[in-house]
Amino acid sequence: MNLPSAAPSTVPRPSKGRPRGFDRSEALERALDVFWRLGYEPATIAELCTAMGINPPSLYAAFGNKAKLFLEAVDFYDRKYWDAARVALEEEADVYPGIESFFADAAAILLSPRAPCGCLVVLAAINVSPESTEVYEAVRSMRRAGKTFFAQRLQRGVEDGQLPASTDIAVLAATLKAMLEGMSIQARDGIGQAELAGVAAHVIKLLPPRSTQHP
Amino acid sequence: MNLPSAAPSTVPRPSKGRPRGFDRSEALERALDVFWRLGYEPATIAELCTAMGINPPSLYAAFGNKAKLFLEAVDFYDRKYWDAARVALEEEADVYPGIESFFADAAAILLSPRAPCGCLVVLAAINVSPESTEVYEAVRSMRRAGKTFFAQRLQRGVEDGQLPASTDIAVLAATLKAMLEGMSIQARDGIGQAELAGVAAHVIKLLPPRSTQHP
DNA sequence: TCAGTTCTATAGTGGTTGCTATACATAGCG
DNA sequence: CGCTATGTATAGCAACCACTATAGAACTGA
Repeated sequence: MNLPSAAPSTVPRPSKGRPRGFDRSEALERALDVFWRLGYEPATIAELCTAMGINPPSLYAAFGNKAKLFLEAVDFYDRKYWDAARVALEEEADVYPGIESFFADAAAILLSPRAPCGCLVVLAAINVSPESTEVYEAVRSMRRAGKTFFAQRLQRGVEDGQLPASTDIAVLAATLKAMLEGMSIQARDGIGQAELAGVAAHVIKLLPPRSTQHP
Repeated sequence: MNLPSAAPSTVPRPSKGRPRGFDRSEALERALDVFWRLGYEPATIAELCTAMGINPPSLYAAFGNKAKLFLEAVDFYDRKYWDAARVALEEEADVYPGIESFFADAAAILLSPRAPCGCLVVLAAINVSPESTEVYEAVRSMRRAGKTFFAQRLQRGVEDGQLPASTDIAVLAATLKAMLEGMSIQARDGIGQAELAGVAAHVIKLLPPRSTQHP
């Protein structure tokens, strides 16, 4: 749980002046919970401060502003909840069981009992006012990165001779990403764990039949 | 384009006092555009009024409040953009081509050039503040109705001997709905028309192999 | 013409938002 | 102890929100 700080500072304690009276990482996780539950704009500074156990000036001194706090929380969420599943998909040599277990993992992550469910990247900043465009763009680029991640893994599957060379990688990656994002909405809308796992199990059918060619 | 009014009033003109100075249906469509573009909460009364060409008192006299205006706009959207696709799926006797062309229709609807894309029911009120709970519940129940619609059509497919009797209808309906909702997010994020059509074409693979039994 | 009724426009209401000015507290360093 | 630097707490800023009170305008029916 000893994660590297996102701040560009080198050491944890330059130490001069009054030291900070709260744990920055812990406060960030509390903020994450609020954003997860409410979304970016509905989460107010007052509610964030209450959950973080601090006052507005401390929040602004430590995180800059609401948008930066949110982006840092999203980044933290993405790494904490999704890194393991991504690594597993990278390390699994066969793309078929790789995708299969990635979506099984996703079903479990999306119904994590910590929050009211669904992926923060997908749900927290879908409909925001025009003055929060930068936040919207940021989460959208994270979603695009997810699609690219699928595409790269599928490409490797083709190169390894598992997927047929005729596979339309861009479309298939978009299909998988759409499925993952739709599962977020199902999770938010209160689907049961067994049912979501069943949905995830359907995903493997979207892949083309295994290639009979060798690489 | 002569749609029945959602209001419980019987005739178009009870006529007494000063007549309304704007077309109610036209104003509703203008409001729909704003909600579609911005979402429920980011859309302000001022912006809605500008688009509708009226002032706040007229808006409140004609539609009640912001929440009622939104729900009426969503209802209008759902009927205008989705009724035809639903009817086609009902009337197609074979569930396989029925689902296939429903999703092809959906891909076209979701990239309708009218708005910045995606389904209003899915995207406009995903992350709202706690005081808009009734609006969130309303769109969520519309989403659930969409899932139920899929389930009923699949059930008929089983009864007609097209789908195998072993089909898990609840899970398959949830899978199709997740796909449809994920396509909304892809549309919002700027996917191309051909690519989204390709995604839609993948959906048919989610159905089990056609049953060989007769009804 | 003159009520009676309904819609419209101006101008605001109280409440909430993200954010901060000011004053004070707590640290290292001489 | 000062002196400087940084964090914290209170209180409040201007801007914006959904919504409405008031007054006047436009119609019907007599």
